[in-house]
Amino acid sequence: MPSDNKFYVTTPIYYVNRKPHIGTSYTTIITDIAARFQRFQGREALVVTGSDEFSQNIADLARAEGKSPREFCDGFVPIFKQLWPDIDIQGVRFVRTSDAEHARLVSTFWQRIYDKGDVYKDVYSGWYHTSDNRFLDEDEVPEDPENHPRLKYLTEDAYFFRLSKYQDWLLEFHEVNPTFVVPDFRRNEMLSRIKQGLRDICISRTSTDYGIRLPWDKGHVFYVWMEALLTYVTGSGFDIDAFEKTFVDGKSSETREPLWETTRADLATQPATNFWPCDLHTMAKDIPWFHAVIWPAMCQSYGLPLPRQELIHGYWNFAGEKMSKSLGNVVDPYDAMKLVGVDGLRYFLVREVPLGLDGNFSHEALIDRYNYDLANDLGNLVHRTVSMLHQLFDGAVPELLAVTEADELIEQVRRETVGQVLEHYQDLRYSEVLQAIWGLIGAANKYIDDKKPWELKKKPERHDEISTVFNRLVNAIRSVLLLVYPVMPRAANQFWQIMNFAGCLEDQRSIALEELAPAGHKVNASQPVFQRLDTKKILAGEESAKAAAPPDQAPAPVTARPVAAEDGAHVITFDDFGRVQLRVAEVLTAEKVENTDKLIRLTLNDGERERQIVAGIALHYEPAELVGKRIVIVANLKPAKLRGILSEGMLLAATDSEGRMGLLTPERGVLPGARVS
RNA sequence: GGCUGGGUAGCUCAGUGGUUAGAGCGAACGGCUCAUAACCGUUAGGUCGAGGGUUCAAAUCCCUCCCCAGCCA
Repeated sequence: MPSDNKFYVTTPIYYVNRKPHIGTSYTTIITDIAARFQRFQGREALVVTGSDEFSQNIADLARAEGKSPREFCDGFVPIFKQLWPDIDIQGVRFVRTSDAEHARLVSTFWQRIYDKGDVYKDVYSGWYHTSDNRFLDEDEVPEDPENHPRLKYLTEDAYFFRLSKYQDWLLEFHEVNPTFVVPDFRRNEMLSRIKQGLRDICISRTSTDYGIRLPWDKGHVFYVWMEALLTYVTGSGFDIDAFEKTFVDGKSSETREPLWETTRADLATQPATNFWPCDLHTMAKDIPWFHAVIWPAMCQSYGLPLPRQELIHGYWNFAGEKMSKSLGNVVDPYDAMKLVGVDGLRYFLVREVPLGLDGNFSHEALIDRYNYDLANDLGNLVHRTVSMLHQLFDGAVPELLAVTEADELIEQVRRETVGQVLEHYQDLRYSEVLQAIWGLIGAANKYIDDKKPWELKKKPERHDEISTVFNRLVNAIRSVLLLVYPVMPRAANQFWQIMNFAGCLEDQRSIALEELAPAGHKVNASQPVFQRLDTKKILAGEESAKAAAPPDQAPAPVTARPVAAEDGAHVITFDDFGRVQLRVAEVLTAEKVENTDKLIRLTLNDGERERQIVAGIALHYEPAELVGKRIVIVANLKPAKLRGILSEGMLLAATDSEGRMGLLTPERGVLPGARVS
């Protein structure tokens, strides 16, 4: 619970080496819902997100494109920034770890920890993974690390943070703040790891000069996590210089003891624009260790007021399988929005998954949710109500006249739903928020069916009774819209306008849940907000789109993509795999096929004979650079003619979602003809 | 290997000692017609992972085993 009229929530900072996917959208949507709910509660809410740019991976990718890392990231940052308005994220601030302001804050922060004695210099040695940019733990080292292409044994001077010193403090912190990590099972995992004992952690690198330099030793740069976490402070409006001035004998005069009791209100020298300490960090389940253990210890060591809560959510799978670039089944949020719109996407993501668990994305589930819950239940409720209001009451909300038991009941359901929903919002149980709201929607639909208001035309004597029904209905809908707004701001506002309620939902506060629409209030004409979709047509369309052959009929490359996953056919047996003969072949000659953009004719030594393959890779490779390469081919593919040229097999290449392609080659020397298995 | 959580209707899950074990989706049937072929209702469907124990009473507590997942070594 925020201690004042502000609320501050963060997403993790994202890796900007590829386009944002559905998981990125999910995390960010959750933060937006939290922020909108808090604004509804009368608070000023800030969402901070950003980009994590100091990784070796980024430096490597940038170099490959002949750019500086900052320039490389400049290519992706706008794509992320554009996504936020497209998925209706409001009031968001974007921090880049490469921003100068961030580096200054990092220096100030760590300098104090260093001066305090919580950082010491030692020697770090171990197997270093050059593309993951990290040292492996002992158990991760393979049997023959010296033969691994990306492992190097490094011994380097490094600085360490005394994390072990904070073990007892962390246990106490989590005990006194039992909801710091939600859901519970993630908290328990963290606790059990802390109890197993904490080792000091290495915070610096000398193996790269890409990063933020340690202020006391410019020969070292910070290990990314050690500075990345501080973006939460950089983006918060916190004035660290002002805060530094409040330190007396190593402790700020503005903080309380214990430190976690410090609130924004205590920070007297902070500007009015400051949002630190953070109310909620959101993240996926891969990074709670850094957030729930290392981060609080860093704050405690420095003397920075501690964040209040962390929400750990799960991953999104696709049709039961892990989403990954190599499977080619990563869902692009824009594809989902093409089908069901931004509100449909937001609704689906939030409704489908209970707090903290993994979700399963499929187009069928997405469309079903949209049709059943949004179009049928909610959309149709508003539409039929408004339609009858016009037919029976000239579009004006009638008065409460004859109040029966059923009329009392629907009002009681409305009140109870309001209470439950507010509580679920507070507990971050957004799936339950929606279930509760849909309970009210269902009750309203049933109420209509029970009361049969259309009979009024034939039975004028029921006028008073049916007046009451519509008064109740309008107010039930009003509450539904107020409650559902944080999840579906755009659609809720559209309904709000149809109902002709004053202003827009952005300006409503929770007190509005107690105010009822007055009799005589005129509603506007109805129009469908959620158009029903034809599930069969859409899914069939997808299949045919998938089945459509690549335009050029190029035999290669093979792009890994999910095999149609209807009936378990995506699992193959070892024997199935054995039917494909994969073999290493050496490229003898290569030349472009005339009058084509993509095709290259290759002659290969496959270990037995010379064979000819035509491959559609000319956009990615120059013929000259192919000669001498050892590549992988499918040796028993039925030969085919392309542009009149015989192609005896195909070569293997991988293509990622950004369209980059790489040929598969054996990672150490093997002779042409070698079988791949 | 250690720790934690879970195995409940065709699917996704809720249900921690007490009447005939629930919801949504899916299926069958029926009702209604205001409405976006929407809405409402009824029915079918479960040896609540297996076995044993405690209890007047167990999906729920205890023990053993099998399987799955998460975190860690």
